[in-house]
Amino acid sequence: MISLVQTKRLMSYRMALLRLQKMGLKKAYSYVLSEETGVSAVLIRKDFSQCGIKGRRRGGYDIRELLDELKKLFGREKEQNVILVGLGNIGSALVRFEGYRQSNLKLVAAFDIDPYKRNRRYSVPVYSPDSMKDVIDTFDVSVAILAVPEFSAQEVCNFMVDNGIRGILNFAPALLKVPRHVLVNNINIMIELDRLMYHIGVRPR
Amino acid sequence: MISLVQTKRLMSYRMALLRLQKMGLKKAYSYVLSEETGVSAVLIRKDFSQCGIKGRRRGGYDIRELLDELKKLFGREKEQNVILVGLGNIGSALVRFEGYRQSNLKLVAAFDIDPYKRNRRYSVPVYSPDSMKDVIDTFDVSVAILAVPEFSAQEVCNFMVDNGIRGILNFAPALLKVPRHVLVNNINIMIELDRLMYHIGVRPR
DNA sequence: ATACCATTATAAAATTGATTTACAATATAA
DNA sequence: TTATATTGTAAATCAATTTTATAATGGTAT
Repeated sequence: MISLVQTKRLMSYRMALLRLQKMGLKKAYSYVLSEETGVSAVLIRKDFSQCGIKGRRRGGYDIRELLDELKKLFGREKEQNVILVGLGNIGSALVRFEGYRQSNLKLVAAFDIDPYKRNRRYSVPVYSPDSMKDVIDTFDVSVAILAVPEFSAQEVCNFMVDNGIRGILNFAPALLKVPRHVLVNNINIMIELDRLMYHIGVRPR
Repeated sequence: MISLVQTKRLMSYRMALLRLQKMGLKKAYSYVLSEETGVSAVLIRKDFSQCGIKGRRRGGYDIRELLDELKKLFGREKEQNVILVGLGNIGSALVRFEGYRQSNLKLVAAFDIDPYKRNRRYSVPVYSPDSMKDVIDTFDVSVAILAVPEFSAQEVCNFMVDNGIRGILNFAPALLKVPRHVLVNNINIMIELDRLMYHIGVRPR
């Protein structure tokens, strides 16, 4: 079983590998990946080993092979559908975002209570929250991006969970309460800035 | 000395306290905060204790007092200036974002190589990267938000670091290499979605 | 007042997960 | 064939979290 921390590391190995590959390299040694990612070489090998990924003693890891294995682990067979709730600042950036395809994800719909927002033309249809259940059922959606204001975050969250959402990428500045089977991943920009400021402020110059 | 994990927890306590306060409560018991944040009550008390924050035996913690202490810890005396580089999708959402003030931060300038972007009207001036040094010096900026495409991320990063930036909130899908004294905080939306999908997919329904 | 008890404060122990150290195995290059 | 760089893995160490335990204290009920 792979932990949350491990998936984070594995994804960063993947980024590094893609970069090395783009630079024309065919194979990667654990110590090179270590330099690229800041993770110790042993831990990298351990992570790979634990995922059943083999290298060659003295030969390093074959980049294409590695990327294939990581794809097997994290790639999805079928394209998975995702929805977005809230078309404010962040929400409208995310609805215009083009990168979902690359991860075999598809943003199939966005939702907002404001009818004016629903009139604007995006590459994705924008509905009233009333149709959320329909969309979730039709497109078999299990993950949602939440980008509504704080005051409505919990309410919208409950609604989504009731309608079958099991994973939430939460941009709302709110601590969501969810049942055990639902996973929330919080991205709070101000908190990240605050922490950054704190930690550099504290460090000696 | 407070670790990166601890600042994360402390900030989440803060969010919970603000919510409790908004609900009209005056005092908070560690077990209540535990329910709100998912962190164990002992760890919460330990965190507070380590930061010199006192509660009252049998009386719990005074919410206003706590928030004041947290403000002392993380709040900044003077408003700190921040810059934003890259006015793509995410960048233009962040330049319109209104929440900086609340953390005593001020977005003083944005930068983009595209002159067309510089003509658009935002509440913040948009410059060519050529003026970055000037701005950083004039406004004594030490933290930047990076929201440029992957291919230019490292280059822009180096430039910022050379001009005195010590903290980077990085939205570019790139692993940045920085000198020891620079702190990078990565926010990669696709990676977060991928992890979310992976972890809910793996769980038994 | 007094006794009771909920809560903080703190230490110690146990657990978990991450990191480092150490070294054997082995494929590659010379 | 030999030397060596690298993986693979076990063991040791370290750090963070959780659990357990217990003392201190102040609020509440009587």
